[in-house]
Amino acid sequence: MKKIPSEPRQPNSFFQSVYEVVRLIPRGRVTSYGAIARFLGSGKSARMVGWAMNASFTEIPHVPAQRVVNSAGLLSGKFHFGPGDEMKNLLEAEGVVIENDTVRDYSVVFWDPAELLNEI
DNA sequence: ACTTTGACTATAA
DNA sequence: GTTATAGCCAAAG
Repeated sequence: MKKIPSEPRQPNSFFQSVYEVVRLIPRGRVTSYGAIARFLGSGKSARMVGWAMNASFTEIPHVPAQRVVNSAGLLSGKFHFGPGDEMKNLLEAEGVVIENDTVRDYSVVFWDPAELLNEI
């Protein structure tokens, strides 16, 4: 098997799995890094999810990274969206209310990837 | 191959 | 509510 030039990452990397899950987050809902990591089987690798998001900006299709917050509902990644409160702006555009950089009614708008099994 | 890093989380004080 | 600490693991340097 030859190595693939211009494509340093493996298609089935941990990152790719994270991207898929994040893209499944319904509009107007949010989830946490830990929930994603746990859904993927690595419950303790929540930090890796964040790291994956860091590389998600160059990914196609677009990954709605703004729908991923930390366990407290805090927009911990807002500084990675560029200047200003772009992350907050995107979330509010989807109907998510942000109060003091934190998702209001977090337990309500929270979406667990496990709900995918519920839709079936 | 080794060390450092990081958009985290759970627990304790 | 807060701050402090330890554990965690894959990718980057």
